[in-house]
Amino acid sequence: MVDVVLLTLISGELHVALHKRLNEKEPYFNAWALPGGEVHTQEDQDAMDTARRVLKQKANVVSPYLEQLETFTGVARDPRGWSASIAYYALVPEHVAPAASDVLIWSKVDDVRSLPFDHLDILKAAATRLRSKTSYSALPLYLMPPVFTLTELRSVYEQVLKGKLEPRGFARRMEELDILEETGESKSEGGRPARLYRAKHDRGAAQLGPSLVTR
Amino acid sequence: MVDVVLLTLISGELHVALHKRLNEKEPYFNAWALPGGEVHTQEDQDAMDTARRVLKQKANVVSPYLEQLETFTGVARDPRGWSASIAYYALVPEHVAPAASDVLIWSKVDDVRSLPFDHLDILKAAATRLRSKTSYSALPLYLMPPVFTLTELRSVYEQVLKGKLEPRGFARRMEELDILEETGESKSEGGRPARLYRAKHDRGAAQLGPSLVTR
DNA sequence: AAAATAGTGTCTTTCAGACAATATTTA
DNA sequence: TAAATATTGTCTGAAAGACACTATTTT
Repeated sequence: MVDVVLLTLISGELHVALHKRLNEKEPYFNAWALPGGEVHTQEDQDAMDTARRVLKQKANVVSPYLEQLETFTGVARDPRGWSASIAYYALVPEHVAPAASDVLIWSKVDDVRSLPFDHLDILKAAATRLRSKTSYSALPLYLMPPVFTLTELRSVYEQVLKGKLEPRGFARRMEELDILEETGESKSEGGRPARLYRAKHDRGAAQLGPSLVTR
Repeated sequence: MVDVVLLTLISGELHVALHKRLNEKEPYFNAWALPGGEVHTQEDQDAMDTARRVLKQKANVVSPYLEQLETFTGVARDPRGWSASIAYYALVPEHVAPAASDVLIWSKVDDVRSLPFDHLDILKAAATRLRSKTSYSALPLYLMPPVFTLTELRSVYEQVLKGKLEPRGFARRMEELDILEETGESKSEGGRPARLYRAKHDRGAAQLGPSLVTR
């Protein structure tokens, strides 16, 4: 089957979407788990299509970023016996994230203590991958609203990386990456107004050396 | 199913093991392909166990390094219809690599032009992963014989990365990584004898910043 | 001694880290 | 004008790159 770790940033903190196991019977009936589903070989060209369909059906969202994470297998992960789950992770900006409902909740990634099956391992793997890629790429752009200030982008990086970044170094690096475009607008937060940016279209592709993080 | 990219370095060049499809019927009967097999849920605890078993049965080797690569899925990859393959890659030193036989051959990775199914994609993904990890880790140690000189190790890095490395910088980096141990011995190649090293036991774990490659 | 290969010293350049200085707002 | 926030300048130190120099063999 395919499981999807859907991540977004809600008021500055990384959250994961959990879906209620209603259609699925035992085990873990009614528990909150990662949204997932079986491959429909008739409609899904490949497993990424399955992930897209799961996202659409269980979270009603079309994610701008979706990447295969890892495949989790074994006898131990499901009480019913040997199983395999091809895990994907998706990043969506807050304004695109579906609202919580009776079958969908958003949990702070760092607060999730236990999940059915090995879903906690899957979640941790997704968070680790996101953090790792964030340190040398522009991946967090997929978590941003359409326009944003450099300070806002920097604080998203800081959230994901769990550490402070030098404003100077961060600005330099974003400039090198050349993935931001000024809108011409600016917005004030009680001091000098900050310029507003939008992501260029080839955003996620951009990568650079490491060390966004202060040692 | 599980497919394994088994890599080794034969006289300085990266080679991949291909296995003859005899047991498998159509399609591609008798063709050379990546060794693979179905999961045996009774004997395999997880898919990595399957990969180990495939390596043992089809190449008669126990690999010191084995890592999940990616899962390849879809309708397009097998003429018989939708399928999934959890791909792994393994690194073995030349002295451990099984000899070629009527069901096993070693091909230069860069010379392989076509393979059954999407095995060429899988091979390319493995080579890319190896190259990428080599640029910031000690992964190539898994390709080395029990003892080796710094120059030999450097030339393995150069082979994998397809580029020259500065001897000075390379020596400095290996020192920082602190994964080599002098044997006390040395060996001469017609000039000053080179000190012999062996890998410390926590070898593959070591990682460092990028830029082993000269820009 | 010359040739070959290994190993080290060190200068230069680049870049990250730190932080100060300047700029542009609102209160 | 003071306070707040954004943005840029620039000093410093560490590490990468380049390359010459020293060391230890064989022929």
